[in-house]
Amino acid sequence: MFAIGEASRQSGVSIETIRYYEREGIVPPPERSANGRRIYSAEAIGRLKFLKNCRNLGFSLSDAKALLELSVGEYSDCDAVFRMGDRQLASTRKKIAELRRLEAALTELTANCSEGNTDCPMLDALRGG
Amino acid sequence: MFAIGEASRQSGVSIETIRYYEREGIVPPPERSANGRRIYSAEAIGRLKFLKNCRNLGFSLSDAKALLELSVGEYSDCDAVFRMGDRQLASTRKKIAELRRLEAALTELTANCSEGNTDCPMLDALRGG
DNA sequence: TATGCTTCCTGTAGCCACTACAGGTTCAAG
DNA sequence: CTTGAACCTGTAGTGGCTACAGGAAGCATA
Repeated sequence: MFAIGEASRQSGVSIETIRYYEREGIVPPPERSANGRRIYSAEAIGRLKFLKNCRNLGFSLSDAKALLELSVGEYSDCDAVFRMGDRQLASTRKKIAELRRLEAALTELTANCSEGNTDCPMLDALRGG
Repeated sequence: MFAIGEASRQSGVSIETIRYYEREGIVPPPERSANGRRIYSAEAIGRLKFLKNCRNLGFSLSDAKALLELSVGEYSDCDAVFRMGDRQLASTRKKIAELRRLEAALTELTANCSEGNTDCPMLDALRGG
């Protein structure tokens, strides 16, 4: 059994965030020691790691919570997990496409800049539309 | 001179957001009609359009404000504008790189899923680390 | 025993950039 | 005169933390 600081170190989730997850009902409230401090089991730390892994993959907290529940559930519903992963993948690809659009636009706009122009082509573009 | 609804339509910035920009000091407070309603000049609408264009390129509001000030300034400081565009480009590329990492990871994780597995490989991966 | 450092506690406010009301006034059309 | 649209102010909510303030308790050293 571990104090919150140790749970944080082991899971990679910050202390404040662990307490936040508890407040939000993402993880169950842990036991408390006689003096009122939180104590975490290895299993509880495993849940924090799981959430961290989900967040690292870009899943929202509510998706991460859902995945955690699927993970803890009786039988592993691989299909449901796949669907969530697939949706996450689609949304990631959508974001990439959008960012590439921005990248292209910014590349073009900055290209003609910075040549000691009297007139700034980028500002001109921003004024347009 | 135009009412806020018309300013919104012309600029593409929502009414609530226009008021928000005013509250935050991003744009100067417009004149008011006798009955207390906001009235916008073509120039003021131009500023809103400018901000919209900046936001569409991914600039933060404070960057957008800075660009607007550079745009309104006496002489056009093309160098400063270029530096901001370049920083925005760099941060956009960083985000793309990160999202591509997520895309690759999600692709791999979902690949072995959804085959009626007893054990879910994606959940296994999420439990690891 | 006294001290100082670290860890922990609760509770609240802030970040970004909006968005969504609630509850009211004013205006324009029929 | 009524109806509905457009406007007003002010406040609260979103996501996912992060950063305090202000205090209690434990641990190591002197």
